[in-house]
Amino acid sequence: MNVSKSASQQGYHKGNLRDRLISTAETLLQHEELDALSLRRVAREVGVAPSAIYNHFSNLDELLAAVAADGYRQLVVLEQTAYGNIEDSETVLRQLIGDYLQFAAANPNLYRLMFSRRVVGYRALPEVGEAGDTSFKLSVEWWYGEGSYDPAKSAIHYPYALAVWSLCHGAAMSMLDGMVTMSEAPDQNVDALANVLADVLLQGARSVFSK
Amino acid sequence: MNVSKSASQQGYHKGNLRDRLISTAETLLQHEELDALSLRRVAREVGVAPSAIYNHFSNLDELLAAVAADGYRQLVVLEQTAYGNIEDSETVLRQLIGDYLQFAAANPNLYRLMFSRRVVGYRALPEVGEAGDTSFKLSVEWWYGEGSYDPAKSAIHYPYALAVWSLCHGAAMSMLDGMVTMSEAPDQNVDALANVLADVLLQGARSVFSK
DNA sequence: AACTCAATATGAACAACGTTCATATTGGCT
DNA sequence: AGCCAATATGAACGTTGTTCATATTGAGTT
Repeated sequence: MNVSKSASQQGYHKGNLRDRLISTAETLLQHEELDALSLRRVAREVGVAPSAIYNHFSNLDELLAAVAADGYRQLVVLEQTAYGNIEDSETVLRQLIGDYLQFAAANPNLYRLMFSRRVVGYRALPEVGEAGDTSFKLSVEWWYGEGSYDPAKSAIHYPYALAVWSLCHGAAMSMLDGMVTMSEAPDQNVDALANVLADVLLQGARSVFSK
Repeated sequence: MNVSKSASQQGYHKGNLRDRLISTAETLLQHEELDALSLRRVAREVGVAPSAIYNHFSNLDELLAAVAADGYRQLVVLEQTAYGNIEDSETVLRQLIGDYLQFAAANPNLYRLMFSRRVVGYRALPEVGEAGDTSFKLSVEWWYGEGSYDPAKSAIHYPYALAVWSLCHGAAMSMLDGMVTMSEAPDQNVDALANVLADVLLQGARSVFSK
């Protein structure tokens, strides 16, 4: 086993196809709807035969899951950066929710893929499904623990984390599908929405709005 | 224009195809995944040529939207029944959330269709998209107004209603996709989840769980 | 009671899709 | 230099949504 061995394991004929498939699929999602992301479309874009994909993924679902997993990783980075700022927990929560919504707004089709049944429901890859929700739950639990994440308290914090994620996900979906009326200045509106959600979580819905 | 005219407008050769298409599609959703609900599959089930559908719907999306609209109506009935009970607003909210989650749990594939991008995003039918979210928002606003629904306050209550719906929708999705660990007795678990969500909304997340 | 015509159903066709398989090509290792 | 596993190809199959020309139906008019 010399050094070149690991390189040969990733050996290929026309560039590292697996990575190129994932990245081009991700690029396509930036400009086209999720429906347009077909196996043949990706193959065409990369300049390879459709059947070549099956040397690296057993399925289209597996390719999509890999793309989604990449999105999960980006989300985890956002979260880690958010609570990397040592401030009061309220500020952290607001930034957490804000970053989450901004990510969804900036990558609508990737976000839809990440939480589509195709990826989440079938759990083709072990990292998918688990990673998708646990990443956010962990960060929330971390915040709730005021900086000290205690796995033992996980069961206690679980429903709270679920509520936080549900609120964010539902709002993100409403946003992406145009249910929320976003007048002008989308970034500003996203932040405003995030703060409303944080208010509800912090103080309860009832006290947030004047009776 | 005599009486039989309206009957002749709904005239058909092999039964009222439009209604039969919608109902069979809805029946199929009770036993099969959303992917399995293809245009040809519905046509096959009804016993009609695929192209016959285009005499009643211009699209597959339009047929799916009609099915979803039927789901919306069921949801509205649930909501109206919930706040038809004149009790304290907290009880109404708990029942509202509980019924919502129970509906999603009882009709997972129909629920997924109702809030799929295919139906919500494209808004093929006017009743779809609008009706889907406004129905729930209205009932929530009604509850918030303590029985007297005031359209003028709609703008004020809007973000609150959005938060409520987001919470329910996100939790429903987590539930359907197996993110929430449902041990045994699903009905009981759904109610427990609904109460947690209501707690969060009523008191704020922070005070709900012991620090 | 026969006729008419719009409404409705049919069947064949097309392009695009995911997937499979036999075949061809590549490039690192002995 | 040559072998062999890894990788890429192209053709094929079944399925999908959609279109179009054609056929059938049945209610309203004569």
